[in-house]
Amino acid sequence: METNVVDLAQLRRGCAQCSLQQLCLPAGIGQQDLQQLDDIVRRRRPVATGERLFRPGDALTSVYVARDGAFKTVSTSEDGGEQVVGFHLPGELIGLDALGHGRHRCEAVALTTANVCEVPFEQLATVAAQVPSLQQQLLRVIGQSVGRDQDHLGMLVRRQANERIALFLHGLGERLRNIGESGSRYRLPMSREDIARYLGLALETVSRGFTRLQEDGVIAVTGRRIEILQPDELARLAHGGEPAPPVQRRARS
Amino acid sequence: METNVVDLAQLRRGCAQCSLQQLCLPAGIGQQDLQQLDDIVRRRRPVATGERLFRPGDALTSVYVARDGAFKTVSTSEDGGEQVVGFHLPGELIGLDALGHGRHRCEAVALTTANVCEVPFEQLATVAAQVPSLQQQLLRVIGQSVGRDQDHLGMLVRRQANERIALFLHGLGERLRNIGESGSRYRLPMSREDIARYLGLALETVSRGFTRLQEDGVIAVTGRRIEILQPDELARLAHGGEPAPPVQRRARS
DNA sequence: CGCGTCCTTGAGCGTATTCAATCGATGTGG
DNA sequence: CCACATCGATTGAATACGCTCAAGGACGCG
Repeated sequence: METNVVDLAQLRRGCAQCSLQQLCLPAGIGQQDLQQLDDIVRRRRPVATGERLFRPGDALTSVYVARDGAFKTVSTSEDGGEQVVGFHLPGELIGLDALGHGRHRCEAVALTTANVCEVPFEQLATVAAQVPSLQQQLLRVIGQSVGRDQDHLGMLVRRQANERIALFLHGLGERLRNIGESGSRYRLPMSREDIARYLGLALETVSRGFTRLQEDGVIAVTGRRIEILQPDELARLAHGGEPAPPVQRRARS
Repeated sequence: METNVVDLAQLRRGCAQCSLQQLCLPAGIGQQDLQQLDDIVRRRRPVATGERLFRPGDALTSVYVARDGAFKTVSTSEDGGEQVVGFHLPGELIGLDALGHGRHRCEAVALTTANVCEVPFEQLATVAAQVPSLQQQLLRVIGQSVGRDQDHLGMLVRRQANERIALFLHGLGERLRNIGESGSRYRLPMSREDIARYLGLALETVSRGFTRLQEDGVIAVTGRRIEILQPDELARLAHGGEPAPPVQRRARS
């Protein structure tokens, strides 16, 4: 547990001191130019679980990046169904859904207490126009976000439940590893229901999938604690491999 | 049928004369600045059905916009499954999938013979940095593309087959209407299989869905010709409404 | 300790898939 | 000009997968 004092010290640190520097907007930007970006970034005190950064219909004022913690973006369709559009780990831009019409389509909800950097969008665009390397990096970060959306799409289409779940756990591990955390032993920031709404499944199906993976010795689950015991087997399942039957396996050609 | 002579004349026309001007990158850009954009746009002779603009792994050199015709972007997963990531109508940017890593993840295939504008990406970024309104518009267009991807996602998650199909036909009509074509009477540029891979269904299910909609008097289908007979009913079905009972249909105003 | 929330497990059902055959349009060659 | 091949679309029948409904269990918080 960190004390509040330490957190406040963290708050004062700029991009130059941030451990996510190379994964976030500042990546590949020189010292000089970085200062310009740093000047417009607002660092806010921690947001609590369940707090929202924005709601559907809100005007696009800022984009956000978590320094730690996790967020989900949720889109509510007119018939009341909630769809989890994405999960956002530290370093991943939040709020791009409003780029199209200038208003947010989703709401962004904190899954844990989290520290976020707020980047006023107008100013970001202005600075990006002046700093070519920032413009480039902004486009790259947007592109990565598009890439994650496509990965998400790939999870949903014509894949069966267990495959989606394996893909999800595998992909989450990858992303965690990217930001320097363990990809094989982590705590899920989201509920089973969130996962279900992200994967397009019933929450019971997600639960059963976890149980099945555990029975097969691929992972160990206790509540939200995940340990990946057989990473290669998980990867195999994620890419359409047959689940290994308990005793004998039947051939499918 | 247009003659080649007419087509060549069309090719020479710049953005200022293009009917898509207000829907495409030039939207909201002044005469002066438009010329700068126009100078870097390459207009190519028509591409034939089945031709590719780029393939997975290709470096990002240009982004593309169709002036007419239609494209699909397809992502092939390692297990060989093909997923249709998106359909692209005139005025919609193609090639943004490479923004993240600088290499394309998908291939872009022409569904019809089509005329495309090619915009070298480096130069586009350079001009965008000089022309604020273009930078703004570029971000907006990217955002709209993200928005379409989210709509796509919304079609796939927790919606049943008939709902997805209604949503698809409805949405396609909207997009066609946007570019000045009829949204209630059109020819599908893509096969049933493409639609199936886009909607995450088996192609037989798509076929059955069309048949069902026709039986219910909502649409008329002959091959790829679609006529929407009851637009409001289609919209109702698209948003989770119950299919109408077999015998009588109720009027909805 | 008790309550609420989150997660797990079970049973039956419904929807979409798979496998397979047919049909229709289009195009090619005899 | 028509037989034949080919491709796309439609239709049918049986299966399987995931959903719904329902109950029970575990964990965390006051």
